[in-house]
Amino acid sequence: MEEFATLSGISRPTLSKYFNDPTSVRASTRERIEAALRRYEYKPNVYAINQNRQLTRNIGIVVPFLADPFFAEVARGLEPLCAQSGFNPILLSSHGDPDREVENLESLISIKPAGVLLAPLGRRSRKEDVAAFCRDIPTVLFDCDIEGVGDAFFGSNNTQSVRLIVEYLSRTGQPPALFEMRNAPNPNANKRHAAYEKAMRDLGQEPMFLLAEGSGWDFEEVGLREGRRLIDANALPTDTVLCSNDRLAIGFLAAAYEKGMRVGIGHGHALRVAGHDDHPYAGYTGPALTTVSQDYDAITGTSLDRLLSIIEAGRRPTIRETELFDGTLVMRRSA
Amino acid sequence: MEEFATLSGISRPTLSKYFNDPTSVRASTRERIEAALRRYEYKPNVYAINQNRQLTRNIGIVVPFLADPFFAEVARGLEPLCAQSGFNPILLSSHGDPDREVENLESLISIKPAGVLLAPLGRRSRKEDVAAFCRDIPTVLFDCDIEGVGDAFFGSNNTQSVRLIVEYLSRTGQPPALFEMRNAPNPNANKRHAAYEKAMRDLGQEPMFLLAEGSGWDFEEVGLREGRRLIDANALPTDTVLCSNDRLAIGFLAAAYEKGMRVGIGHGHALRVAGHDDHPYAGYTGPALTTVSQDYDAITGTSLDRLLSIIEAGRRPTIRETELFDGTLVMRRSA
DNA sequence: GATTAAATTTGACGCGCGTAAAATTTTAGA
DNA sequence: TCTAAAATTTTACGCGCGTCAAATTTAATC
Repeated sequence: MEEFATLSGISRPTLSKYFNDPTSVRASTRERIEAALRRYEYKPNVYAINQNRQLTRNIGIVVPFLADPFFAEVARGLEPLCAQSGFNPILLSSHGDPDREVENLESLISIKPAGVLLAPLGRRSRKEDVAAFCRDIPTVLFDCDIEGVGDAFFGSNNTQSVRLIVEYLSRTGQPPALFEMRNAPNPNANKRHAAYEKAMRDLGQEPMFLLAEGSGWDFEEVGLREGRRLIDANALPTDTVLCSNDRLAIGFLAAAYEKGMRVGIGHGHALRVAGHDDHPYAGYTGPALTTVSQDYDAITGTSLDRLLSIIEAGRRPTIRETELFDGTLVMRRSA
Repeated sequence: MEEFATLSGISRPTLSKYFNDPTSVRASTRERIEAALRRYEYKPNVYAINQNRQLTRNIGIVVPFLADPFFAEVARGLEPLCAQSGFNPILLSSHGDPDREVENLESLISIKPAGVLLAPLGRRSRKEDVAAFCRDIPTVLFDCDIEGVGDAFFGSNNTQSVRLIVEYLSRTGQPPALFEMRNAPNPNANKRHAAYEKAMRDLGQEPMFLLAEGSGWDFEEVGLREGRRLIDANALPTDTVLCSNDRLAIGFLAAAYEKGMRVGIGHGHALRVAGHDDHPYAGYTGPALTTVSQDYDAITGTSLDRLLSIIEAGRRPTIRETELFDGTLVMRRSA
């Protein structure tokens, strides 16, 4: 940098200022720097920069399960947004493992991120460790809340979205039974359970639960296996099944197909199946899956905006902001 | 670190050595350091460490499309392997964009990785830029080759795997037509095209190609749209369709379902559909997809081993190693 | 053209650690 | 117990940059 400074005829501290924030130097100087930059192709050393900066421009993005296309899409949306704001996104996946989640957070600590966007594992998260991290680093939770942890939370309004699909299903046919895991790893499952129960009772219906055994994040496998079991046992109390999430639904649809049960609406169909989330693959199932989409652009966008505002403010907020975004009905062929 | 050195009664250079490689210090000293570590919870500063090290312990993992569960699984497998070897994996996705791919490589340069595992976009890659990167940084390509670029390449034996499924399909029914994109973004598509053609001719059959229009990595969408078109136009020259990859097959199956064509083997089925890759969702389609699995554990494992050996050797290999791993037939219900 | 504020330069220190060379201690082998 | 080899300590320098204070230059205002 010293060398580049003499070559370009700019003083080193000014260069340093430029790299920290190009707009902080006079326009004419910036021009000169950028011209020199094109000639000599100098690049600042990331490690030396961050060693002395109190605040790096790294933003950690931690998702529970990257192999889930859903979170892959989330990450894909978040990365360019970070970059546009001049931050460097660092994507980490917990792969469904609470220990890995804590490891991810710890490895983030060592790179001193300006802030972190965290979609926690949820119910299985090591809450104490996560909370400790959030006390040290500005963190915005999204997708799944851990109460009181982090500076803000943005997620889906499960109450609204589940009610939406329950009412749709009830209006167009038999009321739905809820197909869910007995011990779901994701906490949204709890909220959806409660929302379903409430929505059904408000409609004057008795809730019906189809409990799937299994653990882990292999939802499709659980949906397939337990779907087979339920169909074989003739255990469906109604011809309409609402799956707690689309991945379970994908498995359940596979089971129904295998068992020769025609899924869909109208004559000649034995079963209606709906999901929740509008998974990237929901449009390619047989039949295409009716579901509720989450407003993920809003959730991720708001989460990042909030995090950036906290970072810019330079101090942690006193009140923990929370907002839930409504879902939208996506009517396809399965229900 | 100075402070921690005096507190623990160990000299700073020895500590430095320990953090560089715990086995490089005497066992008794290591014990003392680790005991002190538990008492004072000191953590070295990542940036200061890497500033002066000629060789960081970062390994870049660049995949073409993380939203594809296939590469998500690859990444999931690779990460712990890196960590076990004492390296720090840094996962980047090119999101199907050649410019993004080059950006990823450039951002890797700035963190001076010890080596990089690169699954290139392939045909659309900016080959010059990628090649320039590979000259600077030890790089092992996998999944998709760019000739002469990188220190090694490990991938699938498309010739073998396509022949395998073509022969299987031909033996059990009508010979397959190949459903592929006219301008596929992934170069394995070319190899599969050639392999299909050769396999068919060797069987004394005329190759049949079903060309799908479209660009980008939305394979399911392309498969669905073009599948609809082909079925509507009655353009299938045989009752057996081999899709160039599973994601196309997933879309094609959705189209077949929509059009009421029963897919599967045996009586009452109008169509057989097979794929290639054994995609994570291949077991959950309706019907479950018959396909060829790639030996990804071998590919990723070998790639990492080779990269680590290059890093350890401290110099680039003179000959470019290449190995192709055979695929395995996965017989499910669709063909 | 004078005044003032803003931007830049100069000079200097320090961040937390890697790393090298020489001196010292510990360990292993006979 | 002695000796050579290995490990550790001491001492010291430097990495590439952030950052500060004071001096200087530039630009904007009147």
